Amino acid sequence: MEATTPLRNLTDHGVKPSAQRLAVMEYLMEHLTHPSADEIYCALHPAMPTLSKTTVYNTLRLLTEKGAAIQLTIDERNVCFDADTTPHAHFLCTRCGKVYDVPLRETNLERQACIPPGFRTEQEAIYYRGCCARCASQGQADC
Amino acid sequence: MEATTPLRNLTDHGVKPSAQRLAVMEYLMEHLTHPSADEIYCALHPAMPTLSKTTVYNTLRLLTEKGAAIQLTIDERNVCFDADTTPHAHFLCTRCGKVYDVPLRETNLERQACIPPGFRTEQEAIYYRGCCARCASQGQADC
DNA sequence: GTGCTTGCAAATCGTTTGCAATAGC
DNA sequence: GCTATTGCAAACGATTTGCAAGCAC
Repeated sequence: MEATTPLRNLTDHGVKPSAQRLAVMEYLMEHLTHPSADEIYCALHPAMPTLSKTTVYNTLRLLTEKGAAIQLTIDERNVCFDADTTPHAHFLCTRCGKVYDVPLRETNLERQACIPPGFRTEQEAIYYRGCCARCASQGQADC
Repeated sequence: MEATTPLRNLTDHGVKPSAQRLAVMEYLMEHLTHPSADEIYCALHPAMPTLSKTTVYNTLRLLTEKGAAIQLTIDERNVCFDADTTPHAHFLCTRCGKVYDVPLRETNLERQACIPPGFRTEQEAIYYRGCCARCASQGQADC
């Protein structure tokens, strides 16, 4: 299901490839850690010194619009991105800030809620917040 | 279930009342439209000219921490707030920007996903995005 | 060469912070 | 009087915008 390349992932979603777009997509596909635009920029910039943050933002918006990535608003501080567009939930650890993928029992999210007639759903998301296993085991006071 | 007063809603959640806190809580309880901090400030400021935006932010953070309100990160532009803390989902219309409440079929959200062992969930949210009935019926090109 | 893409710098805007003034017990 | 709360102004930081230069077909 994930046996595709950055290039194919772009073209299959109708995104014209460029060196910058390939780099962003490749980073997203290799780092399923839900990076923010800034993280992606900082990671790619050393190897691609002419890359600008604007281009990273432009590319991420384009990928989201074309369905090649999804944008997560789970962290109120900044939007982050995920190249895995299959249905799954996300868990934000409020101690370490990491976002974890969580499998769903039922992949038809719309069935969870009573969406009123006439409403057309285009995206859906399930977000959890709490303390992850690693942070909990390190037994902080507040954990 | 909603037959309480702003004052009681504060004290029941361990929040010491003040004129400003009461005003914010009252606004939230009377306007279940998921306002942002700025909307609340702009709405209250005319009648309470000394109210500062800082206090609105402080109060909203306090209410959220104490469980007297929930904060929604459905709109990536700004956080918004809801005094209805009972389990329900939210639908953001991407045309008009309105956030709608959506009842859930199953109120135990945690059962929807396979949270790994050791993870402790503190908050959960289901967000939908799309086009609401009103915007859809106004038949815009992109709708 | 026409149109899309990139990148820099500046602007924008939601939110937070530092700190002094104020209010409530 | 002591502590918590408020409010102003400034800082901050993520994201967007304007626009000129570059690239591709």
